[in-house]
Amino acid sequence: MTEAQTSWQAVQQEALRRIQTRIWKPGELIPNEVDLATEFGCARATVNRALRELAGAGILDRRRKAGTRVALHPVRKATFDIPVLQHEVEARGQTHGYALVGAVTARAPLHLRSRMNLPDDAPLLHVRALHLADGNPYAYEDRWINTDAVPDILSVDLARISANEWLVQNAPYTGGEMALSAIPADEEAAAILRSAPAAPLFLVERTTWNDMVPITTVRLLYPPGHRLRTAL
Amino acid sequence: MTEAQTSWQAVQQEALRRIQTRIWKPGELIPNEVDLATEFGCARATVNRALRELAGAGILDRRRKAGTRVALHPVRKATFDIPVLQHEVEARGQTHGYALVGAVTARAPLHLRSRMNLPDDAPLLHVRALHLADGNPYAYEDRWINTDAVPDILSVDLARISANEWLVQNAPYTGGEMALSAIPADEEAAAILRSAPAAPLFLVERTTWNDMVPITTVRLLYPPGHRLRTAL
DNA sequence: CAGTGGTCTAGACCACCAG
DNA sequence: TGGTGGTCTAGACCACTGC
Repeated sequence: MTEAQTSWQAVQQEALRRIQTRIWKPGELIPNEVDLATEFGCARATVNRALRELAGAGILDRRRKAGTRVALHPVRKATFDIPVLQHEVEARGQTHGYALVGAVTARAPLHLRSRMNLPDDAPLLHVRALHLADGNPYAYEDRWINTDAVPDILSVDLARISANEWLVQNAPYTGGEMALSAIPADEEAAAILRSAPAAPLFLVERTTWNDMVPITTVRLLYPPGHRLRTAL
Repeated sequence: MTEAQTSWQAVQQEALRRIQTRIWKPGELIPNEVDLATEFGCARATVNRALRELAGAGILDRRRKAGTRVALHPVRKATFDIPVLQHEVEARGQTHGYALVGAVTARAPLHLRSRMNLPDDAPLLHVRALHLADGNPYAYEDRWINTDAVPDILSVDLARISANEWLVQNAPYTGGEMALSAIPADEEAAAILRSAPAAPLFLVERTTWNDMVPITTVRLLYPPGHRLRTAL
């Protein structure tokens, strides 16, 4: 037996090859798991794992009884990491700097109450801070934190540790939403980020919940030129 | 036996609960698979599948012999779908429109040759098109296609089918990269997208390869107000 | 109803690597 | 070098769903 036992990666790669070379065409039914297991000389579970992952990636469309088809519209997905800003900067080989602009408790503005689904009188902590890379503005963080959900944040020295970093390590969340867009710099942002007024800023908005309890919502503003990259 | 057999989802959920409630703290070693299997009354494979997925999601850190730890810096990931523009528009409940602006063969500009790693004389098809949603500009597609890689594109009536759609269905790729940013509208883009000059546009750049052979690189420009959303 | 994928099990062997 | 996760197997039962 010079042959190693067939691995699920091998099955997956072969399946991908057949899809890419159009041996298995889009929309077409492929053999069932039992047949493939026979063909590859492995257990059905091995085939199952290989194909399950492809289905998860949107390459295949699997349904009981109906069988497995090559996806007609391979919904490709792009994945972006959401690192702590400090690590994001350091990963670029730059030195991270941080300056607290302000941290005050305040009642939530209306648009936040609706976005975060908060009662009228919910106490929020409003934190604004500037992150630097090699001394240059890297991102402006404008964040609202539900202090009912994470009361410990009130005893944190936000001049030393960014809310971003503290929350990541101390406030787990079960769900959230994120939106990316481009907006013109307003006066405040332009001044802080040292960009031209109305310059195009890259905006990341993120809101997170823990078990339906809103934790925080943040607007991260990046100066012109910032690019968010990923591999496909 | 009123008890159903333990599912991997149940194990995963319980593991998540222990992480979120800090029963298992960041950086801490959790019990090994055999012990957990015993505790949950299931097979080790079931525990393995539950934890393997959490490790893939960056929640856990697993190493042979060293055991499994709760990740210190849970690298959260955001995934965005990359649908065909037509479907993206229709998913918003709007009618998709399409207008070809131009399709010409041309030699690649220098910055493209380096980005796509092409020889000097590579023939490229340069396609520009406007996508509409309910008659309003939705996205401006500025694309270069390597006709050596997908010669069939030359016989496609790009006035009827967008390059975007045709490529998705006819040009599989094995890899690529993507970058998101905000840029000011230049004159051409402002005119086509009917936006103010220098207005902040949302830019999606995407380049794909098939087995190291560059397929296409595209710049998608979205008018002000466009938001790319996802759930976390 | 019957065929297909989804999952669980018990056992086994292996690859890796911290101690 | 022993403990841990990674994987494969053969078999089984189940859930879903097209026919």
